[in-house]
Amino acid sequence: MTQSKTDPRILRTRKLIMDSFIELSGKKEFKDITIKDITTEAMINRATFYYHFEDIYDLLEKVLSEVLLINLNGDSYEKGELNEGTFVSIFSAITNFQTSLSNRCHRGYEDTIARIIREQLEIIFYKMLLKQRPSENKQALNTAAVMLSWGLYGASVEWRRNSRTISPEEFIKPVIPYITHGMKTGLP
Amino acid sequence: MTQSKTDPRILRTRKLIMDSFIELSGKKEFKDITIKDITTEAMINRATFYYHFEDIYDLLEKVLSEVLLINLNGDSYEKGELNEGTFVSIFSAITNFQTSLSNRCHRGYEDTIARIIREQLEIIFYKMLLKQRPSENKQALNTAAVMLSWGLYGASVEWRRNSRTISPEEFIKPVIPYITHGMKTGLP
DNA sequence: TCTGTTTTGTTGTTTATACAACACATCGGA
DNA sequence: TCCGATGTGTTGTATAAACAACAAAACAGA
Repeated sequence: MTQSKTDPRILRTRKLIMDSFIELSGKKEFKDITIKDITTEAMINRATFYYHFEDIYDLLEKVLSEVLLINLNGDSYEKGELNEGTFVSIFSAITNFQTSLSNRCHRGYEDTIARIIREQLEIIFYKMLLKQRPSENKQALNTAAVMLSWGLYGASVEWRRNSRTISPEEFIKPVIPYITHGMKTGLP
Repeated sequence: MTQSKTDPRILRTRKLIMDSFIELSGKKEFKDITIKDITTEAMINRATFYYHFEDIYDLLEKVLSEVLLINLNGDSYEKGELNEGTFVSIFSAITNFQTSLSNRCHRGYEDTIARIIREQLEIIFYKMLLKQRPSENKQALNTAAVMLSWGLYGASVEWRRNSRTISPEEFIKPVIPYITHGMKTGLP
């Protein structure tokens, strides 16, 4: 798990698995996707799946993490810039991700997926906050990351509740000043 | 080499190598393509190349064989139908292949490539003739295949000599009746 | 010509993947 | 309820791929 990322075989296989999962997510609901489906689509052995991922939720985690990082502007992320573009990118990524998962009405799975999304959001926000303010109280940064992850996830729930009448970008942009510049001003 | 074709790892790796070679053929001349170029593009180890192919000419052979078989209509090939469509497909395939190799003026390589193309054509024609006439004298069928391969390759040389003023299909179609129905009639 | 550089093939060892077999869990229908 | 079928997760072994190191050939330039 340490230097394993450099072995081309590992990179290839993980990409095959992740891409197959994303592909299948567009075709059927999450609850109907089996490990066998994924490995068949990826043309790899089922045992190989378990070499890389604990289970399908572990895969979901890592796919989400990938999706979030890929959609983020590399520069902004490296610098920990929590600006408008960053929030828009992250919000778009999670709404797209949820839409492609097409998990509409399955409570049991939705809870797990929601938790995974919040966890990954929290990880990213914490890393970026840490880069932005390395000397700050870590406990405070962690709590801030937790609140951001719950808040942004909640916004995505609200966006879906509104039947996707406007784009994710339009939906999230107006509120970003409140996040970046505080509730008192709500202005950049 | 016997059942090796069924191992997914082998199929994957060979496809990666072949696709990379085809990709590189479009960018630079054959003589400038090194094994290292191919394996780098394919993201596989150089030693793995030699596990599958003897050298770059062996690869060329197998790529050409693939290209020819893929472009052939599966049905016609299975039945050994040497009809107009078959000849057009094969002729288009080899002209496209040569164009993508972009081997314009390098005599030494051109001879080797020409030999490989003729050999692969001969193999395909012999197989199809054998299916069409299983009871025929094998020596005669072999010689017929040799003549067809030389003839069709010669036609491709002539087509290039004419600076590709017409499409390969237009170029070869008028002469096909002479092949399929003989020189005496030249009519279907 | 000589010399340093690149490319070609090869070999031995380590690591990842394929595959088959297994126990167990889950689930839908008789 | 039971039962067959399907999915999950694990294990042992065979094989392919990665990697590093090597000698020899091909090559470019002084």
